[in-house]
Amino acid sequence: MARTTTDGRVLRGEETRRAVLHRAVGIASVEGLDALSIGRLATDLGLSKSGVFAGFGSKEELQLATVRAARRIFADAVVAPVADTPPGLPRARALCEGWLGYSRARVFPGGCFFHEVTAEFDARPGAVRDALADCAREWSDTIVEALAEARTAGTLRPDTDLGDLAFALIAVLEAANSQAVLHDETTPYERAGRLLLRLLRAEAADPADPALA
Amino acid sequence: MARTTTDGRVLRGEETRRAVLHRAVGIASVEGLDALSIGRLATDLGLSKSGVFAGFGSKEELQLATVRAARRIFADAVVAPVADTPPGLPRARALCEGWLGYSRARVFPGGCFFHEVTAEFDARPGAVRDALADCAREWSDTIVEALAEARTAGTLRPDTDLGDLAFALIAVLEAANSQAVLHDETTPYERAGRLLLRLLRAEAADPADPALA
DNA sequence: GAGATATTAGCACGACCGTTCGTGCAGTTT
DNA sequence: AAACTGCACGAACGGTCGTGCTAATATCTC
Repeated sequence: MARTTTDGRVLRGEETRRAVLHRAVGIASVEGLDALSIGRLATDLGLSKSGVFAGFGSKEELQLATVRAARRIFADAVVAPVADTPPGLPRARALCEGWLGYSRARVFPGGCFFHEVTAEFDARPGAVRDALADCAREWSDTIVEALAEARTAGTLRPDTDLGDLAFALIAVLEAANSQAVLHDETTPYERAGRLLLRLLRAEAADPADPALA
Repeated sequence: MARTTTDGRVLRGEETRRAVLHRAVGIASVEGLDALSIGRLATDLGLSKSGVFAGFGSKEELQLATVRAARRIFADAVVAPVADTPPGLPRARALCEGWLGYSRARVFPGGCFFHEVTAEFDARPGAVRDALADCAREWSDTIVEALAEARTAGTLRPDTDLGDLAFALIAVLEAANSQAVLHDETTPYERAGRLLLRLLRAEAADPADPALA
């Protein structure tokens, strides 16, 4: 009946699983999920290949676990911090700027994990793609939700197309990450910051809304 | 003196090289440049592994040749057609909408070749990344150039930041491709079409410019 | 024709891949 | 103390990878 007796064995197992996944998200954010090899993870972490394998059961399960781990890291880095920010426009803005900070800080060494990995799998049917599509929808919904709160609060114009606006915001974020990583420069982040505010102001009920100062 | 004597031997070689690259860009646009394997290309095309290998000399050279081939295809599909369109705002718009058509038509089976492959290599130093960075700059410059013509022609506001505007346009294009491929739907293209016009109108000297009808 | 040249094939190599198996060891239960 | 459970190990499996060789086969030059 859900005994939470700290079994030292399974505890140790979870520990190595965590270590493997930590390394895995790092590798995948730079080289992709295909570049994840069980042998490489094993030698990198001083484990045996079969030990790593046993912890996941298959390569695909390792990839899926890596996606889940990345999703957790992303949620902690970007979504969770805005809980303090008031709902509506301020929260929407905080989400976007938090995302830029997340990319800028290289929470994942290769920039946004999902940018790398989604591009890799978006045209390949399978469980990995489905999981990534869910993550993308989840993030998009988070933005739309904040925008919806802003609209019902009257800080966004009532005729605003929330889907279009969220799409535009996400487009700017992803482009900033992509170009910043590719050309190894920070100007894209500055462009993105300006454009973000511009897009929000264009849809704000009051263009001089202090939330968009 | 650049004799173009049609040597049947080298001609035949170029032919198979073309066939290999045609297949290669298709594979790479779906699964990435890392998924290009010489043996796979050989069996797919009914050639010998060493035959394919000999035509390129190394895996990296095959990857670079694949990028060059994709660049050519992209230029033919997107850039070349706008030669008929008058410079300035009409051409900028035509470039963007041509790009959307290129993604929509799946000129590359996995959507935009460069989206897939750039995400794969943007955090990995090397010749492939450099080549891709050049392609990205080239495309960005193409847009900026069209916008610059528009500004000097007076159809864009003189204080328009061309870099920011080009960045926003490209962001919308890439996001449309990315989401359309990932979720297998076409609404992103419609969103992108609307947003494109909106971004251009916001910077147009005359918001009712017939070029943005 | 002969001979030079360029493209392709055949074959072998060492390395790494994901996966399976049998085994040993540490912790839990009885 | 004995029986059981779960993690990690080392060795080995069949495959595929990129990359070298050497031959065979077209095509061009003379």
